[in-house]
Amino acid sequence: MKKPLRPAAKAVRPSALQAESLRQTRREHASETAEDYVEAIADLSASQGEARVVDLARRLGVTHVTVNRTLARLQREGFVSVQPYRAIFLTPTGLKLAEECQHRHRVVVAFLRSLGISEKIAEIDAEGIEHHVSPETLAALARHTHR
Amino acid sequence: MKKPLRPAAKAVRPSALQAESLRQTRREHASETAEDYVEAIADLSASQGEARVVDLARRLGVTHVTVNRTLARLQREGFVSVQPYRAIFLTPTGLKLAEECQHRHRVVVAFLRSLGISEKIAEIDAEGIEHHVSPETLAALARHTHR
DNA sequence: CTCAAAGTGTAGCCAAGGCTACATTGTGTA
DNA sequence: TACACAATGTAGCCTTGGCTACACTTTGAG
Ligand SMILES: [Mn+2]
Ligand SMILES: [Mn+2]
Ligand SMILES: [Mn+2]
Ligand SMILES: [Mn+2]
Repeated sequence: MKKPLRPAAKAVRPSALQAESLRQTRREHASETAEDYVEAIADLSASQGEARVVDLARRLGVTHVTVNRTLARLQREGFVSVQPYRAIFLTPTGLKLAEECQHRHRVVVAFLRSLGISEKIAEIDAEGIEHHVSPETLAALARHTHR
Repeated sequence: MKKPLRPAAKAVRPSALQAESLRQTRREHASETAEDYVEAIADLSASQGEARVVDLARRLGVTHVTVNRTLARLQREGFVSVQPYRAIFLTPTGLKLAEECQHRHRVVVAFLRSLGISEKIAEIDAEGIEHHVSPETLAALARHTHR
């Protein structure tokens, strides 16, 4: 033991809540890759007609090797359907997630823009923030976006 | 080649910007652990008088093993000073970072609260969002926080 | 039709950050 | 003071997600 006499100083943020918040953030990080991939696949499918490994690599800023391995995991988890040398398709589950992500992304960007943030910085910040916005906060952001 | 005739459909979000945003988000993730650790060490030092491995583990929601290995990295990177079986101290660099993080954390929480988000959800969301807020956005959030 | 180049796949490396199981050290209490 | 137990440290496992280097497949230009 180390501080048996100290009167258990009142915690500013109780450790339990703090720990739970950080656990939640880590959970969000775990789904973040999936979200960015399905969003990119949906965007590319819409604008290019199909999503290919090279397009994804360029768009995600990683090598095609990383894309390949990640797609294997996303297929295992049921978000995408991949066949060798073919274009990449979203499953119904993947499409649903993609649409949620596109929506969240748009809401966050619009909100930042309405605060006076430049297009470019809004895009950069949104790319990280979008994964950590709860439904409550998302609704509040939409509500407080001055068009 | 795969679509030589298609007129290179106008990209909604150009891949280059998209890729740069995602790279930035990944850079932020790399510093995220350091930020949460130094912030926790500063908080614990203030409220308890010192920061010990078990306290950090409880507060961060991980095992003491994870804390130990991470502290070794943070020491290597110059943020903390660790000696076996002793309390953990921030270096001047670490303390500066901790203060920035505490400030950013407070600004984000206050902003969310001012949007009507509950204390608990504000804490949870802020724990993730704080690492992806640029100086411009941080200033805008502070400016738009209705006290 | 051919074949070079683009696209795709894979082997194997690395670091971060989780974990369990077990060994070692420190210390307050009996 | 001894020693039980809390705290700390360490060995070794796993997954994710980066990478380079190299091999294989597809395809459109000539
Ligand atoms: Mn993103
Ligand atoms: Mn996005
Ligand atoms: Mn955080
Ligand atoms: Mn924080």
